[in-house]
Amino acid sequence: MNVEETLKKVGLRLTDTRKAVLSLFIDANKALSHSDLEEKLADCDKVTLYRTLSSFLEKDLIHKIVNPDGVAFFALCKHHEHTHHAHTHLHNHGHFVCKICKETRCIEDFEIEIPTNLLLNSQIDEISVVLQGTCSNCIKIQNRV
Amino acid sequence: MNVEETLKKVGLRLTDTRKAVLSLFIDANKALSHSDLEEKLADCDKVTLYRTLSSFLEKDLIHKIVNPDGVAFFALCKHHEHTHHAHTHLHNHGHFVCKICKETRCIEDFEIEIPTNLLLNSQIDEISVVLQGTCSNCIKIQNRV
DNA sequence: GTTTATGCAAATTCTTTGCAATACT
DNA sequence: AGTATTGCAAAGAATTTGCATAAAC
Repeated sequence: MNVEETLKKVGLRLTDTRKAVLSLFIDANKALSHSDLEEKLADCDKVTLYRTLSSFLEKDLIHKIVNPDGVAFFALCKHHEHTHHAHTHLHNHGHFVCKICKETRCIEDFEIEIPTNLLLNSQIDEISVVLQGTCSNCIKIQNRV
Repeated sequence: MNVEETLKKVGLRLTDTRKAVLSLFIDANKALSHSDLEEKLADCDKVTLYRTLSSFLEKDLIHKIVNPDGVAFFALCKHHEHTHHAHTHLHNHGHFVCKICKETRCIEDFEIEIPTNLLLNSQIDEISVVLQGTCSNCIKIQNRV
C-alpha cells in the first residue's frame, strides 16, 4: 500500500502531514487517537491533525471508533488495501479497547449481522461494536505484580 | 418501579434532583443525554446533573452509551425493574441512534454473543453495540418534504 | 496563478474540581 | 449532629473557527 498513490487516488493533495499520518496508520496496525498522533508528530500543529483526520474520514481512508470513555480512535479502512473500491461499506466489524493501556484494535473476524427483523421501519447506515476489557499484555503485567 | 424505593435500595439519599432525574428516565423509555436532562430540568445546576449521572452509573441504575458522534447518552438498566439483583451484568444489547433527531434507544431483543474464540487471552468486561441510521419517524418526515 | 492546506490565536463546548452553604438521615 | 449533596465559580480538556501565510497543483 503506497502512501502517495493512495492519497492521489482519493483526491487529496500530497502534503507532509498527510503522508506522515497515513504512514503512521499503516505501520501502527491498530487504531490511533488524535493525541497518539500529536505525540508521534510533535512538530505538527494539533489543528492540522484534526483537519487531516477529517479529510481522511471524508475520503473513507479511515473510520472512527469512539471508545466507552468517549475518546475517538481512528483506524485504516481495509478496503483500501485492495484494488476494488467499495463505496458504501459498513464498518460492522468489532473493536477491542483495553481499559488499561487504551490500545484499540479492529477485530476483522468479528462481524455483526444487522438485525433486519428488528427496526423494521428504520434505516441503518453504520454499526459500531466496541468490546472493552483487559488486553493479554496488560493481564500479563497484572499477574507479574 | 418506585423512584424513592429504588434510590434507597441502592443506597443513595433522596434528593429532589435524583428523584426528578430517575423519574425522567422511567418516563422517557429511551436514552437521555446530559443536555436532554439540562433542558428538562432547567432550574437544576448542570454540575449537579453530571454528579447525579455519575452516582446512578456507579450504582448501576443506568448505563452509558456513547454515540458515534462521541456524545454520551444514558439509559435505565432493566434489571432494576425486577426484584432479583444481577450485580455483574454486561450491557450486551444493541442501541439504535438516529443521526437526524439523535434519539437513542435500547434494543433489548438484540443481544451480542461475546466471541470467545477470538481474543483468547483477553478479558472482556463490557460490550457496546450502536447502530446508527435514520429512525422511522425521521424517514416519514423526509418523505413528506 | 489559482486553489487548497497550514499554523497560530481565539472561541466554543464538554466535563471536572474546590469549597462554602444547604439538605438529608 | 454528622455526613453527603448542591450550587457557583473557575479550571481543564477536546474540538472548531477565522484568517493571513505558505505550499501544492
